[in-house]
Amino acid sequence: MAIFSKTCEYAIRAVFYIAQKSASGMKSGIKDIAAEIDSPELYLAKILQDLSRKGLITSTKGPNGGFFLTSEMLELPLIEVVKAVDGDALFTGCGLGLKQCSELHPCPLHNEFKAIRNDITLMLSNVSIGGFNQELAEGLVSLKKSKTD
Amino acid sequence: MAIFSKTCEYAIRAVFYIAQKSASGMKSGIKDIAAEIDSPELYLAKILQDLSRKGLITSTKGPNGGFFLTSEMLELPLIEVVKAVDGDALFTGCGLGLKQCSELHPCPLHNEFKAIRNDITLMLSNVSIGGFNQELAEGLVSLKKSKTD
DNA sequence: ATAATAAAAGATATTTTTATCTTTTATAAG
DNA sequence: CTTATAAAAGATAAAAATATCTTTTATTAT
Ligand code: FES
Ligand code: FES
Repeated sequence: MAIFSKTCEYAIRAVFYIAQKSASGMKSGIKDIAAEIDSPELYLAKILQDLSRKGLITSTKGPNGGFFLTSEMLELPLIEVVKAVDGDALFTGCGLGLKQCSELHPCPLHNEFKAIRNDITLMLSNVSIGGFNQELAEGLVSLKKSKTD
Repeated sequence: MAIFSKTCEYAIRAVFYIAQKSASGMKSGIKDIAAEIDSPELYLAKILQDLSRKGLITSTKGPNGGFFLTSEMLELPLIEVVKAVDGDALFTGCGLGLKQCSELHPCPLHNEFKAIRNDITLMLSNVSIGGFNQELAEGLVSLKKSKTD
């Protein structure tokens, strides 16, 4: 098990890609995005539709259309994307699956999980959707699933 | 998405339960365990069979039989259970789902994920399967999914 | 030996997640 | 206003995770 669902991994890689394009005023078509982040095109379309409905990304139809981010959206913390896709179990739920995480009736690992959840929450709150545009543009980091080396 | 699969949550709760019983020399029947940790009995049986094959727990058949842990098993770090059930994607995989986590071709969140993965690994390596027996015996912590309050 | 007990194993079923296919709607350009 | 483009929406399909059912094997006590 990975930390995020596959759906969420695609979503994050996609918004990072769209963000970088948006920074230079470009819109991204679903075909292009899917190819650049190595994701199934039609499935990614569904994911982006969902993010669009939730207001985390936006799009226009028709020629010269595509997905893009407003400058406000570029400033949103990445945790918004994760919450939109995977919900907030990762941030508030009990690590051992108890119905609710509770100080009164904690699981054995409650304190340990609390610390880790806190770290994850902080990290995802402190990086913004557009925060990696520079590194992406410079090719210092990658969004492609399959390695080329 | 939670941090562990449901299967893994059941596995951890079960080994904690068996551990506490084992500490006082008792074996635990699958029926008893399932009831005490609120898990589907027959599914949990499969999970425990798997842990048994992998040598993390042991059992005897027949009357007075059941699952139990040797003193060596009680000392094993909990991470062994997680690895046996969920694999090690959580500890070594790329958080954004790239084929492999790599320093040379990192994803944008590589450093951030590395720190968090490290925290999780450390935490699960530093708690032992039998490490909560006292707190469990005293009723300070709970393994029951559904709250009674 | 026989019967009762309890886990192991194998087969099947259900649910959720992931992925694809098809049709519709909105937009822009000619 | 017609055509091309591209996302939105709805329906379906495939795969994986979760859960259950049935039969078998090992052990213990009588
Ligand atoms: S009760 Fe389990 S993490 Fe809080
Ligand atoms: S490359 Fe993504 S976590 Fe290392």
